[in-house]
Amino acid sequence: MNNDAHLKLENQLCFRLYSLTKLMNRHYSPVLKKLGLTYSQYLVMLVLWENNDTTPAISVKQLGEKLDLDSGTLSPLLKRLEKQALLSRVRNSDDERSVVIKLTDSGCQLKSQAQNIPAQMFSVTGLSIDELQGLNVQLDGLLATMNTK
Amino acid sequence: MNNDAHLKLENQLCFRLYSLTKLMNRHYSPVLKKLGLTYSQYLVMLVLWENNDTTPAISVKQLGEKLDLDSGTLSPLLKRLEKQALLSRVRNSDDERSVVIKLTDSGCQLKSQAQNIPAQMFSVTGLSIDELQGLNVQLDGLLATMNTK
DNA sequence: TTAATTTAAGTTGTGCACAATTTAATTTTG
DNA sequence: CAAAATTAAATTGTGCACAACTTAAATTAA
Repeated sequence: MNNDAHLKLENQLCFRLYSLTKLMNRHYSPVLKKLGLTYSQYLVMLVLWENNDTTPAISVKQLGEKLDLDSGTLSPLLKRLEKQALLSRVRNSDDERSVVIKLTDSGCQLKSQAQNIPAQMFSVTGLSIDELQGLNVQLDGLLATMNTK
Repeated sequence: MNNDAHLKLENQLCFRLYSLTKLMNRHYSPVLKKLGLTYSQYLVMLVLWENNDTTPAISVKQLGEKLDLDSGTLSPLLKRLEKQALLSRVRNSDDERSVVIKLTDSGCQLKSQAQNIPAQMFSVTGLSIDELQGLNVQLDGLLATMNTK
């Protein structure tokens, strides 16, 4: 491939990732709209649902580490979820710098409405279980490499 | 896997795509900043550079089809690139609904500064050529499937 | 050939994502 | 201990991405 070929859109992995992420979002949007959530808000709820049994309180900082997002993104997003009464935001009395996020009852209850979303989205991919897992492994490798460079 | 496992972040392909796209963007940003471009602006320039020899004029509509973006995204983006004198926006006299985008001389010249970006980004992935091509094929399949459902 | 429909851009408003900065609290260090 | 450094959130500003809508031009159909 010459230099010009590298600059062509069709040869670029990153454009595929970019397009696929947008497409993924378009499939999620109508489904999540029924729960009143955006995709990013859904990710926050996934973390909270996942930890609710063992660790029902999590700081904004910890949430940011799990989702790779900073307070500039999370602060307004969490305020919107608080306004929807899905979670509470309270300063940690042990360390007033930190804000503790907890699910409310209705935030907990929303989980049942989300149970079938992963299966629904999986069917949209048209992949087999093996193909999905193979892709997950490859993308994990890529994430690991790109996170350390 | 039970229902709860499906709702875990670590099991979700979409979260990997989402994280990887953000990570990709973070690697591009400092490189593209030297050219005064964002990633989306870079994509527009790629299309214009690619077509400049054969088709030096392209409509906003055609650009949107290539990049899968609508006028709501492209109109302001193209105005910013016009303000940077990288391209011109002129109404098509044959069809006044359409706006024709053309590279300016400095827009053409910027191409040389972008020549080494693909190789630079490829090295960040840590992939072999074969691995890259394999991944491209898989993502193309996924894009095709998800575009028709 | 006028009226109805379609099309192309642009505009407005919402919600990320992130850089850069600010504020306040905590920790470290001289 | 007090000053300096670090840390956690929040704020401000920019630029997407997209839904919903508007405007103006072109096409189609009555």
